[in-house]
Amino acid sequence: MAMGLSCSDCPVANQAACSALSSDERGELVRLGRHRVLNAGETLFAAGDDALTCATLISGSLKIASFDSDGEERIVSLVHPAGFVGELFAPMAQHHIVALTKSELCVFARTDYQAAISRFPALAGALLKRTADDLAETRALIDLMGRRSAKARVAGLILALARAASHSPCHAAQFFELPISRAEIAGLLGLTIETVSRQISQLEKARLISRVGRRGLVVEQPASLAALI
Amino acid sequence: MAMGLSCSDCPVANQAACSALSSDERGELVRLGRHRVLNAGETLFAAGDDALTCATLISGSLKIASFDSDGEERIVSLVHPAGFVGELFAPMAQHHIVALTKSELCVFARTDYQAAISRFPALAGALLKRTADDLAETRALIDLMGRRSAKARVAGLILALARAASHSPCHAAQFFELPISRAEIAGLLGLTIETVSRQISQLEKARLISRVGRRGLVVEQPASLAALI
DNA sequence: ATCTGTCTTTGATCTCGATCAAATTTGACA
DNA sequence: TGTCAAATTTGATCGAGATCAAAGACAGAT
Repeated sequence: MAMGLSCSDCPVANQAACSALSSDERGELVRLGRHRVLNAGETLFAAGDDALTCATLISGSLKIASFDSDGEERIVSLVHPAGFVGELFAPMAQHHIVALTKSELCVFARTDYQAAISRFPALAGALLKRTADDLAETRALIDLMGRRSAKARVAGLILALARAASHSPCHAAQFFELPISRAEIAGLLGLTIETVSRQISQLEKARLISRVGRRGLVVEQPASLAALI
Repeated sequence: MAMGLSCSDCPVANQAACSALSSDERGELVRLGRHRVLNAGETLFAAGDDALTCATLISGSLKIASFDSDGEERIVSLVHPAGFVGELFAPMAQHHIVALTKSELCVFARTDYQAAISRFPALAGALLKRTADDLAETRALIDLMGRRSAKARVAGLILALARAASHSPCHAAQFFELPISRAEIAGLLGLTIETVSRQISQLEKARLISRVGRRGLVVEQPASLAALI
């Protein structure tokens, strides 16, 4: 047990890329990593930084984002536990990695992780699957952003977030907490805060959803919501 | 030399994922694949199809796209030679794969390719790099689509396509041919054909670009174009 | 060369979402 | 519970892009 890092009580030990390793191999890998906690709003690394580290998310959630010339935040992805962040191949980070909530990570030096990939073929395969899944999710976001109407985009995102919250890929959670603010929803969808707020209000007026506090949401009519997309 | 498939004269033998293999290993892989030619507009496979095959693009270009409920085509990615298409993990294809120009592919049964990945660690690593690159490119497209103004999106896409055409990542080609129609540009950017056309006309009027025929384009002022993004 | 169908450009109008502005709600902390 | 700053909602107006419509340009076939 090096540096206080242990896999035995890791909540994502069976889902993260490292779960493809034998316990011996994992033991070797864990000796290279270190545990790190980020508070909400803290940055793991910023766009333009040398790509020196990568990490597996253990708990909490992250956003992968950049800022365009006029200062608007553009979010390209949300990261959930067992997700992997960091550039293994590009020389520098393309995006900021910021914690949305208090988050635990398993951080590695990029060179160490690359070496581990070469040494442990199963790790390469697991990371390939994870990256392919990320790619599919990112393409789904493009599908969403390409929709012309603000209503379709917001409805689609609500369903996607509900699905993510329920941890079951098919059925949307009845009630769930939005992991992101209105500003972040706007940044994800290419809309303004005001438009997002209005669309949510209209969806509530139409009884497709209900609001519970600032972040809580109940999906009342998933089918009608899906029909808007 | 099985089924007329040979790597010795393959134009992407040094860039595709299979280039990471030794010639012996590649010999084994090539025996599993078959050569296929698609004419412009032909479909390799469609969204919803069982994910039974995958392929490396040898020459030509492909689009990865879907159609939303109102029949609009949404393009999530363009594929260039040495690119890889097909779902290795998901049970079914999420998108249509369509040839933009006459294209040559090296097609594999998904199960064969999966087996090859397990057998040849270097292939997993190479495919991981390729997938990570695809992910970065897809995120760049999200950055582009998130821009509010149509002018910024069109300018950004022109620069990206010019860069892709020149095969050098940094300098944009002076002259190049757009690989896609106005309708496809609109589908990529979430705009209408008319808006795309108007933006291109305005960029020409402002002397930032010139048009040569229907598809030809000269980037006259790359810096000014980049400043619009 | 001419025809023909498709792709592209251009024009006129209208709508949805951005912008500017202000009121209201929420939840953290005293 | 009361206070306060920040997040969210709501309102009014404006403009960029969608939509409807038609003209023009290009490539392939005859």
